[in-house]
Amino acid sequence: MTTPLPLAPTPADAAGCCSPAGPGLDADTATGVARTFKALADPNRVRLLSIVARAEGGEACICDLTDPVGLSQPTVSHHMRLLAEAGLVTREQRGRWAYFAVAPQARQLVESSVAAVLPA
Amino acid sequence: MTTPLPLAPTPADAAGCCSPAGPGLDADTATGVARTFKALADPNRVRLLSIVARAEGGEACICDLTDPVGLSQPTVSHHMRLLAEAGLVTREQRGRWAYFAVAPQARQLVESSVAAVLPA
DNA sequence: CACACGTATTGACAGATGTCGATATGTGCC
DNA sequence: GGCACATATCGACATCTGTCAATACGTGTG
Repeated sequence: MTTPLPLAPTPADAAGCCSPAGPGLDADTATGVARTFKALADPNRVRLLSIVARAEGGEACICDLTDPVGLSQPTVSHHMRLLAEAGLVTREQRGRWAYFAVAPQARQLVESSVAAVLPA
Repeated sequence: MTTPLPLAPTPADAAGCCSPAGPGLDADTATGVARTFKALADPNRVRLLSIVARAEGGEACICDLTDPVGLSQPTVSHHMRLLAEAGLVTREQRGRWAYFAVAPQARQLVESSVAAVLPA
């Protein structure tokens, strides 16, 4: 519970084991960071995102994504939804097709998540 | 199934939808990348890693980790095992205690995973 | 307007994952 | 050797996750 650690900074505690170890990230921040990484924690989502990132014009629609990953259309739709909810891709309905592109803040989102866990 | 239309194979296909979209990352690479992110896809693991990263001396033992995250000792041990298997932390048995530290290649591991998905 | 087509949603299911209590393993101390 | 302690493993359980077939929803086209 965030233990404001008014405890004695000194003594034998550290001697018995190791140092008291600061609180690290708070639960909320950690949840947010984990949410971003969770979106990238599936091989097929990684592939899908990489395809979109490399796509000509920077965007791709579902119909172009199913074949490369070898998944059913609903499954690909599901994965893209997760990527979109994580803020990693954007979805734009244009005519009959839904075009996905890497979100502008995607890179920064991931980088800041990394920085939160592993500060320089 | 790419709809075996006997129609003209060449032209309207690309015109109808978007570009064919390159293959993106291969399955093996994507699996590796996802493995790294999967280790970071749990809030408690994120917290644990951040605690170790910020720990005095750069290392912490299980006994110092259970309290901050509020999990049982077996659960913390389990999470640290996963982080270690992912190559993000190292484990060193010293006396009765097991000291965990951020692995030297941890940052590079994560960074290269990011770069694999989202090339600059 | 009806139809074809691209995409999203639903329902169902197997497998993975996070968690704990109980217990085993290993290590230093008396 | 025996005991106390720190950590790891095991067994069990609830929940989450990835997947597909079936189906619903929009949208342009005839």
